[in-house]
Amino acid sequence: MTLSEELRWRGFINQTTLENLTELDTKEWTFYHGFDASSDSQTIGNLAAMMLDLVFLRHGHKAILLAGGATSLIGDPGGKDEERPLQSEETIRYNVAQAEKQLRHIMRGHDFTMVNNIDWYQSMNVIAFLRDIGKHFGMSTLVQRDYIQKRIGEGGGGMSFTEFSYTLLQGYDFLHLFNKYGCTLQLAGADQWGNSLSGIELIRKTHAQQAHVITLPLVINKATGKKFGKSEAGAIWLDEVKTSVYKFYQFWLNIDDEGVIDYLKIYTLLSKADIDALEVKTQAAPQKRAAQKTLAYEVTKLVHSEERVNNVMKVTEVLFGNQPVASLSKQELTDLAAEIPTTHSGESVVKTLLMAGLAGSMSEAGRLIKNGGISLNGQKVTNDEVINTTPSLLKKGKNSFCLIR
RNA sequence: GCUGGGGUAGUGAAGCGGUCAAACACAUCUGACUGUAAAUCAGACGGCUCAGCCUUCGGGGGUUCGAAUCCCUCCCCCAGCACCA
Repeated sequence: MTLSEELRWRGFINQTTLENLTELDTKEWTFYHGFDASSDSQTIGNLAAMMLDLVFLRHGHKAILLAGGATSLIGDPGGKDEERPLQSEETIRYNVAQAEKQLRHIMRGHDFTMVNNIDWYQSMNVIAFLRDIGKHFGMSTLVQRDYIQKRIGEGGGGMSFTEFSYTLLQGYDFLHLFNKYGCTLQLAGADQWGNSLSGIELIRKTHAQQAHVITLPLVINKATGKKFGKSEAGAIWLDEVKTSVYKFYQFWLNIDDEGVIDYLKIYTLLSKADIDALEVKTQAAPQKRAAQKTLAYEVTKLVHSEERVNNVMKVTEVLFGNQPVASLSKQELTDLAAEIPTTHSGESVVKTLLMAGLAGSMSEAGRLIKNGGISLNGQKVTNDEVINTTPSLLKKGKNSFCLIR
């Protein structure tokens, strides 16, 4: 499959300045893709963007990945209703390091260039910025941009000059990379379309050359119609400290049938033949969840590691399958303890629920028992007994657990 | 600064002197049905030493046998006006 065909099939194209996508198939491109570092970890929303880069890399194109140290210090006004508070340099430096670490991990096995735009902004003075960059931007076109209109128009939240200038910085990033690396293509999220155009315009005005952009669509959860990757508990992070490997795996395993094939296309590098086969299987026997299992395995392997997925899968067997906790080895118990809350024996069920955070108060714990929502090693708990056997598995509902060892 | 309207449990929102731990909706949790799904139905949803008691209705003070409900005061939000520009 050619790159252009693959991009279309995987659903990676939202908007592009390329007249014909097949231009991607006939020559080698150097592209850049910027990642926001306003948070200390990337999310699975950003992961979709990384997958797009991986597809390009696999087709032999050259990647420049940019962790936006400078741009994150300014703050992207796009899609925000209000001015955001500035973050300290120290925080951003840490976030950039995190972003770079995660990008390197996801792209492991591929060659690419990692850059940080603070490197070229740090030494730039304000006069140079205004004269060399600012001069190329007309106020009337800037002011017409939707996100700016929304903010400075009637009922808008207002906007500082700082955020207003953001698009110039991003525009210059592209120009800089064009000059230094011959980069002529930007890949970006759908919300970055306007900013990317700034770069293209800047390159055209300064070098009379045509650069291009491809934006990927925002991944939408078809079942809820909302942005994908936000669970009730918040975003799904790539950092295992923020979203444990177990929770991460579970998130993918619980994807609804409607969306699972789309997500396989975006979040795994499986071939069309493999994904088509899974689609058939899922339609024939949805309760087996073959597609979900593959998705969960592949994504967790990519973002964490093969060893960690296998681990988590074994844990899953104990929690949801029929394997008793007692059947686990010492090492496996330690792994399990890392994924779910763990307490010691000799306490009552109510107290244990409280310690494990499965109930917020004793009243709630008591209620759960009365409702039949608690089971110990597969047996429904009917009154508040003391737990003495170790290891034991205390279960609240179907999805919450506590290990007693 | 003035005038008017507000601040009630996770959210929205009733209540306007006792029957208020506070209607209702949503969110959440549990159970049933299932596929660790969705939908649907049922229950729960401040705390505790749990047929009882304790702490809550922006903060503090007061009136009253009794206050989320009345009065005083302070803080905060919204709308309009004024001041400023």
